[in-house]
Amino acid sequence: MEKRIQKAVADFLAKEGASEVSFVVERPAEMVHGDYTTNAALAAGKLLGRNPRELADSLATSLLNVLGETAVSHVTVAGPGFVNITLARETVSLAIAEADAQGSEWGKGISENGQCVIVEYSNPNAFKEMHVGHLVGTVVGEAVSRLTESSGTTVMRDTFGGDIGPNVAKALWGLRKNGITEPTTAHEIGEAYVIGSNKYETDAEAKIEIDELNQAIYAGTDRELMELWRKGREISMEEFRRIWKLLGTHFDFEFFDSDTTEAGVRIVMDGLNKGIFEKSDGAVIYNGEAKGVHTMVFITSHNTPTYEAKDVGLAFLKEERWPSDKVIIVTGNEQTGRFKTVLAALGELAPLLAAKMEHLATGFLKLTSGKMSSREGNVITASELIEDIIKKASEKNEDPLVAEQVAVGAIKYMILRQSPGSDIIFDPEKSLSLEGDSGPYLQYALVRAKSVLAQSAVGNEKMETPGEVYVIERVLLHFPEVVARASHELAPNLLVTYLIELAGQWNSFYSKERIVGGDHEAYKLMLARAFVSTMTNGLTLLGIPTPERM
RNA sequence: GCCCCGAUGGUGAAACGGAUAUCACAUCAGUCUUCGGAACUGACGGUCCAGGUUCGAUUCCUGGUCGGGGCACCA
Repeated sequence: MEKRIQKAVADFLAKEGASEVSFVVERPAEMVHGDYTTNAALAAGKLLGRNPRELADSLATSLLNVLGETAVSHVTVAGPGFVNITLARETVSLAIAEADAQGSEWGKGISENGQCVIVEYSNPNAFKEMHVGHLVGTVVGEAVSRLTESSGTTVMRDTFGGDIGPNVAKALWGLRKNGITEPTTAHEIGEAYVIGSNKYETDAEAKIEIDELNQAIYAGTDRELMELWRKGREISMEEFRRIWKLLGTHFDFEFFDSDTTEAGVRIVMDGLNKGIFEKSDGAVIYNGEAKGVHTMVFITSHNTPTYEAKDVGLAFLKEERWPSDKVIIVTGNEQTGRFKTVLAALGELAPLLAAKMEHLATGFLKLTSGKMSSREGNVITASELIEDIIKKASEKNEDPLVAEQVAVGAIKYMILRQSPGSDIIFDPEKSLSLEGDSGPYLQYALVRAKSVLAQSAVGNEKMETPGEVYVIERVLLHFPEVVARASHELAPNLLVTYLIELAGQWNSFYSKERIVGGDHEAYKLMLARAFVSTMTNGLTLLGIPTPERM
């Protein structure tokens, strides 16, 4: 319907000689204004130098004629020249019937281009435990991947794990110090990292040993060391994979630092010869001053690559593995500056590769009580948090599977409800809300609707359409537009905002209207099915589980 | 010091230059619990400051205040 209105407005503007005017057809802020509104008359009035109200009047008449009175109940002009369109009962009913009929397809975009996109996120540091901050990138990355897929794009997910470098050396040093030759848990490794990290700061001798260890890992010739490294990495990664699975994420490609160092060094050295990089104090740096980005070291004076060089190598590696049209990289926003430098350098090395890369920065997860630092070891690990919330959800859910679904839903909702770049304040004392503005609220509305459907007698009596249009219907029909926009803007929060409104309207409808055994029962049941499809699809796009019961 | 990002009711968010700034939480007051109360209804309360552009600014521009992040051998 939105598209039909778009076209009708565009046709009208073309006739008026203002075809290049940009305008929007959108949902009005307030429902009393109608189902759709457009600012076309305002925009065109400015360009043509005509009175916007007059233009709006003739646009309104034109729209009513073109769309037809069976489709549109009325078109009005308001304010400085908005044209508001209210859909006819029949059009609304058709949309609801469509939502019901399409089921799990409802809301999906049409595959028009067959694009291929790689989304990179979660980027775990092997040898460290996953802390709550990692949760943000993981959850956002998964939601963005799913939204992108819904628009008909093929998505490959990749994650770039840190398995080499000073932090790894610290963990290995700590393991050796503790006399551990065969680590068995990720926690054990996390503790070793904390020990190594502290000693690195306070103990000069330890610092030298750790630096040497770092070199040795790059060299890879010490068999005993490399064996410990391999085992440690595997144990760490097993833990990450366990949490990813819990969160409904999987990766098509798992890349590691160690896969990219060789290519990274080679490409940067090549760039050095071309004058893209320069030598400074024995290190290879990218001088970004002229481009307005930070100057950064790509290869250290000890000939080891930094993260920046590895990122360059990774860009090539990804292209080699799975050529794509676009690469979305989700990281914390503290990396924004670093990313700009890498992108500037890559822009000179390989302009086509750089052009298709897009950085999506996520906010921090901040604790209300003090800062977290994995160095000091006072982090809340992701698995601890999840366990806590599961415990809380278990108070109302005996089924452990459901408790897990509710807990994951609560955590994901907390993260996804806000725009990706902004920080998330997290109060570990109050923990997570399971009611009101929360994931479980959405899940609960869905469960109740399913429960209603389960109780309805499956009759095929003829459907009578009620004369009045329920508010829930008018919210429901906008779902595909919201999905399209959230997908296009990589903004899962827009979908979250929509779903919380939808759930509220459903609960309101539910409390006011009798469904099973009420008047217009068949129609209301269809509406309930449409709601179930919409909520199920919406939650699935966000990666929030949809329990059957709770 | 330089660079980037942000500032919307007590709290967390929405508003792609448009209407009386939207939603939720919290608080207060109700519903009443006969299709599941993790619910519903109502009240309260807000755009950091000063200019500018515009018919119209939370949105764009300039300056300021406050907060967060980054800035050569960490990731």
